Amino acid sequence: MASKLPVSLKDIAEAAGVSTITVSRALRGLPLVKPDTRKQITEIANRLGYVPNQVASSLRSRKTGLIAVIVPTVAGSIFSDTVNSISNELGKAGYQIIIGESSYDIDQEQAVLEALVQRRPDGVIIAGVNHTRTSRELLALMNVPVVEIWDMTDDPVDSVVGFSNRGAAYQFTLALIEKGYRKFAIASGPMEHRNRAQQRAVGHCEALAEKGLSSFGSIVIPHFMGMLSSGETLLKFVTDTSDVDCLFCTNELIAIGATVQCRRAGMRIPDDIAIVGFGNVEAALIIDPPLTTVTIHGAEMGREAARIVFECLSGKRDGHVSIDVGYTITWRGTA
Amino acid sequence: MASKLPVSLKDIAEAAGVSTITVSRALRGLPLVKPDTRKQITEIANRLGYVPNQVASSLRSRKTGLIAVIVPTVAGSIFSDTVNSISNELGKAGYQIIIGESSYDIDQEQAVLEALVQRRPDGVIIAGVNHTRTSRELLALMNVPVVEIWDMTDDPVDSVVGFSNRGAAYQFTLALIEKGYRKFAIASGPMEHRNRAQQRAVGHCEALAEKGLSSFGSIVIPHFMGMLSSGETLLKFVTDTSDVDCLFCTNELIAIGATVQCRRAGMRIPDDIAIVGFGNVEAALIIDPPLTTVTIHGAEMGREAARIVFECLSGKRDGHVSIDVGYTITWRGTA
DNA sequence: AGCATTTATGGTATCGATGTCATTCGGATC
DNA sequence: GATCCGAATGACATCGATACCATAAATGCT
Repeated sequence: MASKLPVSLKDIAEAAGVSTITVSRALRGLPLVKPDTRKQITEIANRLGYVPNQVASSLRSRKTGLIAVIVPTVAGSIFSDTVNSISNELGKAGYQIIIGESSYDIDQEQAVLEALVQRRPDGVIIAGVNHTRTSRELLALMNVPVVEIWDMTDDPVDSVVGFSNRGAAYQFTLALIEKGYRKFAIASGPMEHRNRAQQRAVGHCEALAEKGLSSFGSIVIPHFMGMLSSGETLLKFVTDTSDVDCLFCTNELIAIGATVQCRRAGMRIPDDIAIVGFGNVEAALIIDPPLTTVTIHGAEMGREAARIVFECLSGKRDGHVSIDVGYTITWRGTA
Repeated sequence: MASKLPVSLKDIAEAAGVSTITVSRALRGLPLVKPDTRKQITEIANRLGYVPNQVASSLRSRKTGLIAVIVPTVAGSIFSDTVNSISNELGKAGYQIIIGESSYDIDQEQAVLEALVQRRPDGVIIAGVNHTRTSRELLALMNVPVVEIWDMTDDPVDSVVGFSNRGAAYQFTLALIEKGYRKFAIASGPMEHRNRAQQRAVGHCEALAEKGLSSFGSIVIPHFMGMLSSGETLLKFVTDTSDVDCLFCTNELIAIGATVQCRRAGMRIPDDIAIVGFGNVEAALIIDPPLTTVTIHGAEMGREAARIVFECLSGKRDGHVSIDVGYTITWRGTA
């Protein structure tokens, strides 16, 4: 309602018998303030319980100390490593993050972006490389560092820190074929033009095609479905789809759900059916058998993205960076 | 660096031939603007790509639209339901949250609070009821709604939405004794004065004492340890501590880790040893056997806290609310 | 001593919006 | 046509800090 705190720079200035600007300099630790003066000002500030008003500071200095982070969702563990590492990394430098959820939808993303931009963040980190035209224009207009993450592109808004979802799925599939699997089915989240699920599916299919194989089936799991209920759906799907020997899941959560439910239904994994995930979240380690998956370096992407934003803001760099952090195929028990 | 967007109210005002204040009113949807004028202004605003500057608005109106949320950690799934439901609930009303992590430490909490207060949030939601003196003073000074969550207290800063950690542990332990367990050991996160781990341990011990039982041992797991490594430590602990028939864990993550590692070591659960958790996160459902635990209504607490903040801000209510959302003992396979 | 620098401080405008109060306008009323 | 009233608009101050430029005091140097 009223976020008014009673003490402002002016009050301190009056109490100390100096001008507000001197107080401002003293408290910000700028040079050119006499040590005595600074000490006295600091003391008065503490005594009065002064808390700087960052809103006023932001308005005048055009620096909010805010970095906007947009991810599809913060629920579930998929993006939490990334968000945490961004937050930790930027926190060290005194930045605060404000998070927006795009809900896997570029129009929603645009709405969220527009809301966040009103707060004039000093930088933007955004998951994905596919945005509406308006979003791209807005990002460009803002004139702040922008880092797209979790994917690669030839045509970034500014900088990019990601990996090739398509390439990872392609290589992973080749490796699975190498291991002897032949009868693949694919389970995926909703696919839209050039989103990650779609790219992964494309990579998978390319590998199949290259080896002269064709898919034994596919199923789409909606976003809001929990691990166990997607697992149920997938159990039904694989028992109904005869002859599948490997279920290729384009995201980790549905792979975990499928593994748990198939095992609870008495299937032997990977003998009756192999299941592989994509992402590697912590939960993949606690199921039996632990999940074979593609490890996405979420924390690393967050860290690098944060570093780029920070370095651009401190003038050490100019943007337009592309970093491919790669991926790691992690063999565990399910394939 | 420069979050400057090129178009301000003034530009629109000039283009439309009206004053800035009229533009402001038009775009905010206030009454007393002629429909024609509004339409024209809206159109110009869109054409010029105007994005309101919330920083300036916040400064003048003393409303930032920001709610500070402080939790021990956002990593892991413990508090994510709560944070998500706060965010969703307040998002509907146009508020944005800024998150701070106290790292389970009240001095750190104070530091985080001081940082967040600089942004002049319109409200504060904070996990826990035990704060430093300075934190409490600051919260009071701010003159905004404050809701403490995840615990109960007789002496809230303002409002509270929680449950009795001690009572839950007490009742749960009684129920376990009723089920036939007698030889308890306790595994806990670090305990500090009146923190949640400590309250849960106290409740547990009270129940034991009341039934004339005494603990067979206790172990503390540091915060930063992952599920599987705490599980290893606990496996060693229970095999070294003879005769324990039920491991009472004061948090969910260590219970899951313990269950997974004990089972992988070939122990039968709950026959060789029962293990119970506290919290109920999604991962508790995917292990075998699924974890018996106390379900904490994290999303409900978040929703209620958000509702209180919102209602206070819209003048429908005056603060000083206490809500006990209770807890639910959830029997599954591990006890 | 005289002058150039550096150090320390202050005055004032400004960031971009909104609160407050004043003013204008159009039409209804008599 | 004069008066009144509410609808529509505007002028101005202000939120709390910082940028920018000016100035005073202290120091260095020849």
